Amino acid sequence: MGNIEENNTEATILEAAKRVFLRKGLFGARMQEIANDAGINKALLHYYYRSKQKLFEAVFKQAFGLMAPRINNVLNSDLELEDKIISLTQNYISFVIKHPYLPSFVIQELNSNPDFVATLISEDHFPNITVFRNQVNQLVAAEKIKPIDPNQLFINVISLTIFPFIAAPLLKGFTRLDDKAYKQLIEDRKVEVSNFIINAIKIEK
Amino acid sequence: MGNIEENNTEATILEAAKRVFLRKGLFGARMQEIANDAGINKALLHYYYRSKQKLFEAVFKQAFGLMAPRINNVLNSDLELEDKIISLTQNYISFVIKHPYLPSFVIQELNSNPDFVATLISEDHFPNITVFRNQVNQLVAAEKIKPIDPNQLFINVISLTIFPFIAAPLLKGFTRLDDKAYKQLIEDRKVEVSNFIINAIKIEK
DNA sequence: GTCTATAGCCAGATAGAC
DNA sequence: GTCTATCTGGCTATAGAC
Repeated sequence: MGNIEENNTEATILEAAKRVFLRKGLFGARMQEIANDAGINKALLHYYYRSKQKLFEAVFKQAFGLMAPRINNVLNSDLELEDKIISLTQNYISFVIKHPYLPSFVIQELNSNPDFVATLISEDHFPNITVFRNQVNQLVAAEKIKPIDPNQLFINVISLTIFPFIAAPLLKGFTRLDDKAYKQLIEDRKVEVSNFIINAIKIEK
Repeated sequence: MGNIEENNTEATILEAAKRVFLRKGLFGARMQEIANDAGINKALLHYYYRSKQKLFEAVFKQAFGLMAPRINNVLNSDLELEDKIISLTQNYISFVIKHPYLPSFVIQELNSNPDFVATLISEDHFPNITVFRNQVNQLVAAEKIKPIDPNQLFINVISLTIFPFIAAPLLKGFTRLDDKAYKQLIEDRKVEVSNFIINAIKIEK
């Protein structure tokens, strides 16, 4: 017990494929590399997943399934707006620290295949911002927060949360921070980002 | 006059390569497609640029050269912080509207080749945030703006500016906006983003 | 289910005529 | 400088033994 080693080839392949596809993308990845990483034979990849494309789709689906519901749950919770923003940013940054390649993988793939978004929308757990939108509009109408378009606010939240992971090498260059210092900066963003957003919209008494 | 048609094969190739690489990436792009797009023979690509890799590097260098100095000039101007933020966001969003594929191209490439950033830093026009950093620190010390780490503020500015372009398909999905409405939302960000940032840091009287 | 060996294809690169 | 034709290597995918 304790060492629940999944001795399932199919799952082993998927894990290896995730590691390789996330770093190299669909075209950059090599089936041989995935096989090596999984410690199994290349032919088995096709035995279980038929083609590279299908294997990739399995990886993408799982990756997206990890990211999206996490946003959706918070968006539709009954938290007040301020707590919702704190929860979104803190939880999401913590999550992405553990899976740093996920966002750019998902975003890259959607860029080269934009029509796929339509398929995703129709599935469960695809983030729905209706509740969030109403919440923001009500607070604006009641003059509890500064006027802002809910879509813009939502995009700001997501941008501030995710972009520092996607553009890490570039931002490390701009700030001249080494890996360790940048990691600390990201860590700090767990609280910095929500503070920043709340400062931007709250009305001072 | 007026129709300065560059009848230069080398430049024609670079333009075509830019169009294809920006949309497909290094591995997704096909030399044949670039040749077709340029209206010339595939062998000529190799005649002028030796290899796909070298052609790609030429494209990347030009793309990065378009983006980076634009940030750097504003960062090192003698504008006050507030105007600097307005200038950065407005000008940059306007610029990227005209070149929507540039940011994700540059960022994707740097992700798959992070060590390349070191080379870029040593070149001219690579953004240097020293002036910006001092400016922020002084204003914080003088209690003219709320306390914030200059690196965090800089990253916030860049995130809010660039991310909506990189993640356009995803964000269109989240907000359920069609192309036209999303375009308008981006247009609005020319003023929305700087307002948001300035609200976040300014001290109310 | 797992392996070895290989088919088949496609894309980058080059040779050589003009 | 520009073209056609072709080579070469590498990669996905499969056939077939165990």
